[in-house]
Amino acid sequence: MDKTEISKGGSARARVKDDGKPVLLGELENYVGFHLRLAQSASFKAFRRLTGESDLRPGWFAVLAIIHNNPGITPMALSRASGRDKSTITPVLRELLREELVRRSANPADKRSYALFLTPHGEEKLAHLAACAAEHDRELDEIVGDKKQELIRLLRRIVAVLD
Amino acid sequence: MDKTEISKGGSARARVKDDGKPVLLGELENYVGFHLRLAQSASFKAFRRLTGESDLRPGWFAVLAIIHNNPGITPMALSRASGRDKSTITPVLRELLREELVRRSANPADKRSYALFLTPHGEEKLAHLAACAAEHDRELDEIVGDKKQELIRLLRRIVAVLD
DNA sequence: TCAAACTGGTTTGATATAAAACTAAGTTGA
DNA sequence: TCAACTTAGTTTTATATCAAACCAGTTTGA
Repeated sequence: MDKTEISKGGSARARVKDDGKPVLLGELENYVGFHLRLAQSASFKAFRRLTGESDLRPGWFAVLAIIHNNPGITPMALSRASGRDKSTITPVLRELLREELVRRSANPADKRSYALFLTPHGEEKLAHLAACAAEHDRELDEIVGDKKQELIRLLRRIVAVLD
Repeated sequence: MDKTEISKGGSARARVKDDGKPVLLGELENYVGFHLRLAQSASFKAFRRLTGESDLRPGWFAVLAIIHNNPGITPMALSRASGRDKSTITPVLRELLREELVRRSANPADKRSYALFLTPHGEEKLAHLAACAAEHDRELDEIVGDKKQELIRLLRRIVAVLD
């Protein structure tokens, strides 16, 4: 640490916040965006705890599930549906193709693009991830209780309006 | 031109999903975690649209606001309060110190740690960011309407239980 | 019909993040 | 008292992500 930058504040009333003490969040307390980030991060970490053991990355789940539900989908449509930039999808697909969880077939009608499908191996992996996701969602269900549909409705509206 | 109905010649009925067509999300549709990620991402992008013009990074806002509300807070407590790993806080603080938005003073009682404060310049920047945040939150308010407190309550519970 | 505009996908560059290893300082208990 | 443990902060390493630049193929309109 560069101690020279630390001012010797004789300020006797400089109170160092410590562990157990509640930290004041001020306006932050009422900002939806702030709590959205915290909740997303907590949910993501919890999901990773469930899948972390196997060779399955959390980012794969949405991609595999969407391809499963939309055989023949293109990378662009997949990018939009999964809410990730197209340039983020490229390396994910490269890995999924390399692991032979996904296959692609040329689209003669548009040579720039191609159609995506799960391989049988991919369907298996998806089944495993879906089990983790279901487990994870059960945890979330218990937390949000009967407000789940309302919560999802609100989140969906946020996406629809802001995105 | 509606290309979506174009299915490739001969081969099976591989259907290429395209633009306007709804993509089937299947189980994903009812997963809180999935919608949390989409909403967080949309909210973050919207916030960045508001701050992007100036030299203010979105990640700074929570940090500056928390220091403002808790003068003398330590990096560790800040890390916990802002929901980011301590190793993520280090470079943020380095930058804020470099820009002289934040100053730190040694804590004689524990030489490992130090106390953080906003400089007058930091208070100014925070005011600007707070204006963006308030603007952003107004957008969110309109979207969630009178369900805001309920939404925040649910998000907070997700964090409390899962984190 | 063909040049210009557009679109799907990849590459590159920048930022944000966490986890683990590490250093230095503080705490504890026999 | 001092060795073992714990904690605060930094560094290193690995991902995830987006945006912009780019390329190749497609569509448009004069």
